[in-house]
Amino acid sequence: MIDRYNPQELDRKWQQRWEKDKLYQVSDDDPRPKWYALTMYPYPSGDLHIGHWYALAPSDVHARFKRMQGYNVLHPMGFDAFGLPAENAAIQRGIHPFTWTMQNIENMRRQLRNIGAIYDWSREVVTCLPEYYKWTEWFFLKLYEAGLAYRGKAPVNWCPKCQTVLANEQVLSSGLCERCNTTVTRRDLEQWFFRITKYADEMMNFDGIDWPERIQIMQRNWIGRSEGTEISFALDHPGVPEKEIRVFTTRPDTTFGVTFMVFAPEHPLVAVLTSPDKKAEVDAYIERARRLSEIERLSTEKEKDGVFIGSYCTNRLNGEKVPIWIADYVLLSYGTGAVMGVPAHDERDFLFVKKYGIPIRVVIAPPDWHGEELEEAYIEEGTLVNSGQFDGLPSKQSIEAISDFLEEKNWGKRTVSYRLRDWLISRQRYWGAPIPMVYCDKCGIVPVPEADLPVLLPEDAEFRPTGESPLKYHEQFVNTTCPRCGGPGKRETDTMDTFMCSSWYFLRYTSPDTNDAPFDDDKLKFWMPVDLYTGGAEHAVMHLFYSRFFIKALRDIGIVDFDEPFIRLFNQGIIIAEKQKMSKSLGNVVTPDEYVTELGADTVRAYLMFLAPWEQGGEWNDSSISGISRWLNRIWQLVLGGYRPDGKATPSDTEKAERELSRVTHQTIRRVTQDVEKFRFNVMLSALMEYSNCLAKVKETGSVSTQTWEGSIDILLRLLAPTAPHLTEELWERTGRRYSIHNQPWPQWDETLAKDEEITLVVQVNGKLRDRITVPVSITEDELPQLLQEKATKATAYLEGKKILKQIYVPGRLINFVVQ
RNA sequence: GCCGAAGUGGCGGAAUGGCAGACGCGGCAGUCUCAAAAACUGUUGGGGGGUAACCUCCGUGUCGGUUCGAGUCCGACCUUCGGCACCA
Repeated sequence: MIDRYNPQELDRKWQQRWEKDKLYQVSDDDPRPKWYALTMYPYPSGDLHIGHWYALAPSDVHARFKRMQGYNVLHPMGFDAFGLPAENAAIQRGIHPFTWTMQNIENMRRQLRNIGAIYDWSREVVTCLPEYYKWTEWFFLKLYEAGLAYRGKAPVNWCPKCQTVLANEQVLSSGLCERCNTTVTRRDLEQWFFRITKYADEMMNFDGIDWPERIQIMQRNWIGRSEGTEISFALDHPGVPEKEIRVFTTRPDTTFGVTFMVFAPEHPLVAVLTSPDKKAEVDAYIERARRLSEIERLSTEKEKDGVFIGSYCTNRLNGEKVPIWIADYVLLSYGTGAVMGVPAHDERDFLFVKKYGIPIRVVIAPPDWHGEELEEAYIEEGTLVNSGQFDGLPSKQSIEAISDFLEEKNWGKRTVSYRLRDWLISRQRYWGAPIPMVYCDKCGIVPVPEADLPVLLPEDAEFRPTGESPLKYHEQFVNTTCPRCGGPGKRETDTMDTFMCSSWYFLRYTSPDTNDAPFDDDKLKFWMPVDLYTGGAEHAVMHLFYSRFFIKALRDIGIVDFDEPFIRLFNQGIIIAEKQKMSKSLGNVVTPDEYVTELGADTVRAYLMFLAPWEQGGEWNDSSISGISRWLNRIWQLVLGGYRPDGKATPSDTEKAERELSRVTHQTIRRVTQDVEKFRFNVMLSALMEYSNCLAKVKETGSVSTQTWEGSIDILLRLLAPTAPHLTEELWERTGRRYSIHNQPWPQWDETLAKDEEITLVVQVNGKLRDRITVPVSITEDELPQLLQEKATKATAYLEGKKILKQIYVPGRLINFVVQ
């Protein structure tokens, strides 16, 4: 009697053995081709939940598969350790962010080991350690030197009661502060930006990288490139030096239809252009706009409102006076922060003027239009009217004609506008990499010299429930000497966005112990770029976008010599529980620990892969995991239960059975290989289940020789090894095979042996299934009528007395008769 | 609201424009057992008909279209999910 499959014991046994043997330690000089398999490193929130497993286990399966295919695989792990939750813990529970973070990391390392992945822990990266963030600061200096970092004003969420900056996450959907329920407003602060917009055009291009189409679309939309014309409207206002207002439009053909001008409420000219009688109303409107989020402001659902500020500008094309309004649907951050209002030909402008009775002037005539009032904005093409010398031109041509005219007169310029804004990296917080800059009254803004890096976070900062960044009140930190003149200076107290840390962590994995540089050049050249990057699609436009920018900037600075960080990208879906996303507040977080203890890591790994397509994600369901557990137990029995061939079988029976088994085996190798390559883990496991079911039948009948049986078991174990590394290692050992199964080559299939001999041909009449016949694969269309007469009696009954108009034959699949 | 996805049995899901429901869960029936659990075997989309082998109609969110043929392609709509620049 064989002993039971005991996963707890096996998990421990093999994890210890692999670690002792350094089985998965990665070497930099290995003749085999390299494969850099990266998975997004986790934030150390404290507990590894099933969602982490869902991101990590299937990636590990793919990495193990590449390893068996003969690649030198780098599959590293680390922690994205700076961020808001650590600081919240400090404020709420009085625990230092460093302590909180490192304790969490300690715990998560232990939990991560339970996965049984091939992580080489000697390469671990932790972004909050000085040996890491020193280089985050260094990269900031490099970007600064390259002219890619600059200071500018940007609004932050501000709670007037807490006197603190809030993350969007900390603002409730009602617009109130999550801590004290005060209405959050927006406040402008001087902050650091990276010139990501400089790379906007290059980042539209995804040639040479294999990324999901939907992520490419999202990034292109995020960049939002649009070609148009910047048009100057004349401004003549006493005491205002600006003599023009520029607006960006993609529809210069509608310029004669301008009946108002709209500024973003935050526009700097609003203060000086507002007439005294409008001031109170305008100020109130600005105050209200400051309380709205951008999403609310841009919602087409929201009623368009605004305020006339009492001033005018002039449309140079027709010399008309145009009233200037402010409205919150215009954003300062896009274009010039001002737009021309053309109600007749823009939906938003149309809704706006309906409310305020501003005139609507049609300048693009819809087909069959005879001067009647429009029911809604006409945004299509048409013929120009009311447009002076451009009347009668088709709108498409007039875009060019009017742009040419404006350029000749110097009243405008063709230009490209982007929705993309520069990357704001300043955070008014403690727990992040310090921005290595000093402010000196004499020398201005001075970078900290490289030799003085890292600028360390002071350990004794105070975390008060209110107030701004603890760094701001830490005198020893703030007060310093100017690196240039040696006089008194003040340190920058903002820290960097954590997306900065995650924009280069994958470079550090290639040589994590390098002290005198962020990485070793040779090792970087050896491993980069990342061959496969996996992680959640929620990073589509932020982390994944910033990392691309970062690499392009480093390339231009001369630090790296490639254009893109990640060659292939794959996004897994998310795991939900009880129909909802897992979250602490909902109390539906599934922890893997108990399942791992009871059923083993292999079962949890396999179940996560089996429950849904990886790309899609799905619901964790307690009752379904038993199916996987049972299956792995059956594999245990199948392999260890012994095999006895049927002594009474004739040689020809055996030969036939072996040919059949060989075909299934090679078909299975093909299916499993192709499925893993495409991350179709759920169907891969179906294929393996079918194969083990098939082997169970073979075992029952004893229809093949012992040698063939053993050959099949060999294949089964290898195909299952990446998914169930512990179980297969044990079975491999128990059946007398050489350690380790994880150093075995991946099986290859033979197309000839995988080929079916017979197929089922479907017979349809008028597209409806009427019969199926079994035919040899070699069948030709000429042989069909004969075969149909003999075998497809059901279908031929439907053809009785009917005239066949057409027949469609799809070799290997079906024949369809179109009758009558 | 804008951008991006997804909707198939009781459930998770499978299906290069060509047999809808592979594989698994659950259910039902059986074997084993004093009994139960576990395990194993069989069966299982819905309606109608037949003693039975089986026959037949319906069926992939809704409505329309393309096609010899649509879960798959196109259009409109409905619902759910991800992102929207300070959660990472």
